[in-house]
Amino acid sequence: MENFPTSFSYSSSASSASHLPLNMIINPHAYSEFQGSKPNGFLGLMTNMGVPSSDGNNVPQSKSLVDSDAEVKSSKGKGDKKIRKPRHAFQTRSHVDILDDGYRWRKYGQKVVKNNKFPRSYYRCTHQGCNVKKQVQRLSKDEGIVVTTYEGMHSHPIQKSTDNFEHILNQMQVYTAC
DNA sequence: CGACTTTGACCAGCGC
DNA sequence: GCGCTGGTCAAAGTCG
Repeated sequence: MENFPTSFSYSSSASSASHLPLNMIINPHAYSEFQGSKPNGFLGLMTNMGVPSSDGNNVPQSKSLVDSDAEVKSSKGKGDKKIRKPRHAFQTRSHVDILDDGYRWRKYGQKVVKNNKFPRSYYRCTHQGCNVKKQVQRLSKDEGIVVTTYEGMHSHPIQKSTDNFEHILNQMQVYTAC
């Protein structure tokens, strides 16, 4: 994992979300640790997480900003080697690893990663035809911080009502628009 | 019984 | 070429 265009989502005012069970935190330092000291991972805010709006039945297609969705891992040789979907990582300070974001996830793997005493868990969206993945990892430096990395966009509405998390996501979209 | 988790094995990319 | 590491697969187990 070196230089994925992992945009870091970010909610600057936690005030109106104070009733939420999750505390969205902003911690660039911890994030850069997770990134492996890439300083510019903070530039791109979340742009296309494919989060259904609160009415829950249409997917906003925020396509414009990140058109770097077909990310080319130009490491060696030919250039057009590996196509990777954009990833969107964000941190939450939570005691539980799994955020109930309203989608149904199936765990398909778990790995011990280097420089981290906590394993990383791999989840896939169980909705048919939707191959969104996410990784969940707890920081070893601060075990209260859970880093969730989403890959891909959901092609379907949210599957169960989680007003809280939708609230958070809606806020994120507001910040993105700024 | 279906959906989900666990976990070891496998594979590919990358650095040396 | 080799070893390390991240990501995925799939069989077995668990749970409601």
